[in-house]
Amino acid sequence: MALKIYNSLTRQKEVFEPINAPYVGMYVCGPTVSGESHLGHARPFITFDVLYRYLLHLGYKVRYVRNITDAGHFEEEGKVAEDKITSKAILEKLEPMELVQKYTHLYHWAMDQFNNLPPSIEPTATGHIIEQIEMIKKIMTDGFAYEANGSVYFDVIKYNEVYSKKNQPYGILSGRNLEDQLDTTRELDNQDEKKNKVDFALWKKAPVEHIMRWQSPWGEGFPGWHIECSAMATKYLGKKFDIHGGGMDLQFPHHECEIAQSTVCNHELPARYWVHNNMITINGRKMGKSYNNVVKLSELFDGSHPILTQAYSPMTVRFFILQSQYRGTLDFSNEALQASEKALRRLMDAYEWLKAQSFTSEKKSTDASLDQQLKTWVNELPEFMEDDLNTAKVVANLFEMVPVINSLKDKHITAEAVSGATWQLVQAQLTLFIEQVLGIKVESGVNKKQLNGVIHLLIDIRKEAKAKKDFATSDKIRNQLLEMGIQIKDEKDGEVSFTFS
RNA sequence: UGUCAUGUGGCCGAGUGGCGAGGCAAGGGUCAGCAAAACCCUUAACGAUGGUUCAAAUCCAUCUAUGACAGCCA
Repeated sequence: MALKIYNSLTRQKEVFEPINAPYVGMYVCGPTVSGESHLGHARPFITFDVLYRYLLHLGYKVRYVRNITDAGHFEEEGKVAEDKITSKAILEKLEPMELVQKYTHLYHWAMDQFNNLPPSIEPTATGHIIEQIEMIKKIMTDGFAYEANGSVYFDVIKYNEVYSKKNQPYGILSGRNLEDQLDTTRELDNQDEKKNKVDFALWKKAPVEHIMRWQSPWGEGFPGWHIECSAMATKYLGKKFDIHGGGMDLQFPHHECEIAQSTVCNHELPARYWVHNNMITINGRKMGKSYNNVVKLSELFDGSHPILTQAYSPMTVRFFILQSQYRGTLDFSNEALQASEKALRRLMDAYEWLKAQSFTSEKKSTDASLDQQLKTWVNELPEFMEDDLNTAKVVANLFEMVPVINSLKDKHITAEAVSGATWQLVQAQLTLFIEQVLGIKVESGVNKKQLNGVIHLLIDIRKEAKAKKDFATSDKIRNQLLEMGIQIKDEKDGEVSFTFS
C-alpha cells in the first residue's frame, strides 16, 4: 500500500510519489513571531510533524523547511501599512528584534513541549531580504509587477491573462475565479497605488516611523507578506518540490500568491502536493481576538485562561488533535480535553505495562481468533496512516487493543492465549506508532507538589517508626529514598528536611 | 452578498452505499474491607424534505443551520 494524501490543488486524494525519491522536500508555513503561539498554531505543526515522522518512517530522506516570519507585515494592506511587529514593540518598549527573539524562544519551547521534531531548516524572513529582492526584480523584469511610489505590486490581472492560457489561472489552488473577486472584493481606502484592487504587495515602502526597513532598488522598505515563503522555499527546496503545507486559512490568498510569484520566477508550479489542515474552533467558534477566546499555549499548559477549567498537558493536547483527522474542523472544549486526558492515560498505562513485559516467540497461541484479531489491528495501523493520515482510526485501533492488554495484565486471559510472536509484534508496533509516528511520549504525571506530599508522608511514617524504635523501617525509608536521590536529614530541633540530589 | 466547507448519540469525533469505529460520560455486573483502577454487558445518532437504488449516514436535488475565506490570522 502506498501513502495517499489529499492534495488541495487537485481536490482529491493522491498517491504520494516524490519527484526525486528517496528525497522529499516539504515546506510548511511557520509562525509570525509577533506574539505568543496559541492553540490554533498547535494543529498545523503537530499535523505536519506527524507527516514528517511518517515520511521518515517510510524511509524517505526528508528536508523539512519551516520558516519564521519575523519581518512583520501590514495589518491592513493599503490602509495603515503598519508593521505588526514594530507596533507591538513600541507598546512593549522593546526593540523589534528583541521581541522577535523572545517570541521565537517561546515558540520553540512550545514545539518542544509538544514533542515536535525540529525542522531540517528554519529560515527567517529577515535573513532572506536579498533573496526576496532578487525575486521581485525578476518578476518585474518579466513584466508581472510594477512600482508605485516606492512600493511594488504584483499584477494579478496580467498574470491571470497569461497563465490562464497555460491552464494555471490565478485561483487554481483555492478554486476562486478572478471575476468573482473583482466583483466582491471590498473597497479599501487608499488603494490608488494599485492598478487593481486584487493586486498584492511584493515590496512596501516604509513610512518614516517604521523601524524595520531595508534598502532596495525602490527605496527603503520591507517585503510583502507572500514573497518570503516563495523565496525561501525556492532557495532551500528548489524550483519544484514535493509538499507545501499550512493551515487552511492560508490557502487564500497566501498560497495562491505564492504560486503566482514562484510560477513567474521559476516557470512552474512550486509544489506538487498542497496539504492544508483545518481550523480549531472553541465551543463552536473560531478563535479570534474579537471573541476573546484565543488561548495561548502557555495558558493552556497551566490552565490560566478564563475559558479553561483546568490545565492540560502538552501530550493531552497532542493526543486530542490526533484523535481527529487533520482535514476536519476540531472543536475544543473543556469536556473534550478532559475526555482526551483520561483516554490518553488509559492508553499509556496499558502501553507502558506491555512494553515492560518480555515474551518468547516459541509460545504458541491457545486462542487463535484473539491472536489473529490482534495481528489484524496492528496491521491496519499503517493502512490508516497511509489513507491521508487518518490518525483518528489509528487511535481507535490502539484502543481496541487496550482491553486485551489489560486482561493479560489482570490475568483475565492467560499469557498463552496469544502467541509470544504476536505479543512481540504488538509491542514493536505500538512503540512504533505511539512513540515514533504519533510522537506521543510518556509524561510523568507526578508534579512537584505531589512528590513533596509523598515525601512528607514517608517522613511521618519514619517518625512513627522511630518512636516505636522500629529502626529497620526508619532506616529502610531513609536509605531507599537516598538511592532515589532524595536525602532526608534529621535537624537538631527534631524537624526533618530533605533535598534532591 | 459572493466562494467554499460542514451538520453523526449527553460531549468529542471515524466512517470506502450493504451485519451501528473509537474515546469520554451514563446504567448494570465481575472483582473487592472501602475507594480507585481494570474487565464484561447495556443504552443511544446520522439537520429537514424529496429522489436514485434491492439497499443511503454515505449518491443527487431543494431547504435549513453553522462555520471559514473575500482585510490580518495556523
